[in-house]
Amino acid sequence: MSLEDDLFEQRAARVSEIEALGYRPFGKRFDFTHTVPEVFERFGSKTGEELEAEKIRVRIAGRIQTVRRMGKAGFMHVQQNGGKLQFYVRKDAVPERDYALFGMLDIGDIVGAEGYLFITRTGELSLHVEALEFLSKTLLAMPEKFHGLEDTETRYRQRYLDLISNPEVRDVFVTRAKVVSSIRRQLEERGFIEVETPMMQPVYGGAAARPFVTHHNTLDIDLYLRIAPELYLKRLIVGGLERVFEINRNFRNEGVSTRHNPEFTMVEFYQAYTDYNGLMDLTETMLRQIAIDATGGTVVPFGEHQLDFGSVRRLTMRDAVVEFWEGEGGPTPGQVRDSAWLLANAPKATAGECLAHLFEVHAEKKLIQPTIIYEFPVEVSPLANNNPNEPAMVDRFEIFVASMEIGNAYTELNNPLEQRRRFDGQLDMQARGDDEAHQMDEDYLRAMSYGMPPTGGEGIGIDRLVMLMTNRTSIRDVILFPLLRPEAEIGMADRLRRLG
RNA sequence: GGGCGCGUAGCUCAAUUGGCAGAGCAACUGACUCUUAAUCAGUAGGUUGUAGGUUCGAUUCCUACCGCGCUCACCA
Repeated sequence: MSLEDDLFEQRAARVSEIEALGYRPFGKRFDFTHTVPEVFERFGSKTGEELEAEKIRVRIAGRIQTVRRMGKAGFMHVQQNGGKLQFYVRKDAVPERDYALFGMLDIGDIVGAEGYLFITRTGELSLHVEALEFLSKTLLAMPEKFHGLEDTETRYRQRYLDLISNPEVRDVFVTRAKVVSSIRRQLEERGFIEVETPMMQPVYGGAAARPFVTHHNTLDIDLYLRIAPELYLKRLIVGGLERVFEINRNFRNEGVSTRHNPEFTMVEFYQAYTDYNGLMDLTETMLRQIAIDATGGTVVPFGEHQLDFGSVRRLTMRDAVVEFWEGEGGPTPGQVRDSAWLLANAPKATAGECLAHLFEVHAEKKLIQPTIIYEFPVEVSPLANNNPNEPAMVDRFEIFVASMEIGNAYTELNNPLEQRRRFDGQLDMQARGDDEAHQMDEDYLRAMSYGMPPTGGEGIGIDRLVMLMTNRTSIRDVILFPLLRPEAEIGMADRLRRLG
């Protein structure tokens, strides 16, 4: 028998022992008076004398992190809600039955206790337990207390263990929640309403990506998991919902990396009667506020850098290529406007694609501080409006931070005649073998033909933004359950079956 | 998909040119009424990712496969 099975059976046997003492081994309702962090907020600054005089009674529940037993007394640390509180249990202060229970507790068990707060000789605010309640049993051994759980595979597969074992992981996801709620609140304050549009779509669009395909049985149709909500949100703009946003998953059937997960979260928002300049201002304000809401300030550490969300630089894609050109033969501002020069200096079919390619190769990795890059070529922007002064360019910008693209925005194309031409252009690209080219969307053309107001629209990648706010270099560290290949057989059901 | 790396006890890690698989934590038994990575004494725990191969002998060398990580390509 392996050690793990041995341990498993020992603990299963302990379930009966706990039951024999008169406790329910899988617990019951426990009305606590404070969370552990609340205990420290409210009473953390009191002195030992004050606590002795006031005898503050509390009821606390949580998971046992460490136990130190010394014969007729002992300590344990109990973690709950991101904090940990020390419990002091002594034989002469609790019912006999509770002390017997204390003797058979395992690290990882969940308990509740009632008692009063005091400060130990070593100065730690603790709970002097007067009654102990058993709330749930762990049958499996917890990760080691000192190093925690380090194995990345186990951390991602069993995120619950990661969360129990590594407090900073909890902080990452708390920060993630702050980022999302900051975005939601800021948009709502400006009159945006949150909507939900189809994630299963008969025609996919709104981005250049390969989709996942699924099937609906009774309708007998293939559907695509959406690669972006864009086309539906703009239909809502046509319908008069003039400020809408959606925060949810997109699915792209592409490789995984430290910056890509097949499902990822975006916020997309659309505002009628503005344009990409309006969105630049809004983006700057929002990013700044997100940093404050998530981290407490506008300067955020990221690796060796200090990212300053207090100011956002703006420059055109052409200027970026000129400024950041690597190596010899850097172009002049005139050359990056010259189709012949572009076509001669990048391996793409059109001048616009060449410019975008040169930008990606030379400039992107150098954009560490928050930077808005604007004026994009029309060839890589099938849904954005042409610049009135230069039809080869569109009124579009992207936000880069720490070499990552985290946002994309433009003045929406609202001319159905031009949109038809763009779709046809995409079909041509498809015919030439580009499997990420945009599909024709007839209903979208129809919606636009009813008249869509001038509109600005933007999408921000939440996962990447959270990476920046939490100083994580892998997207898997900010997604609770990142996609992994299925695990080999676990055998848990069989093990439990053997116990009855 | 390509390249590089990793996989040893529940967890964190060792193991000498290829020569008896080990430690700490967790667990078990005992001692201990202010400890905090509690301490002290003792006990138990292994299909070295899987399958082959080389060898007297493989955790170690070789091949394939599985899983994970990093990276390049692609994308956001």
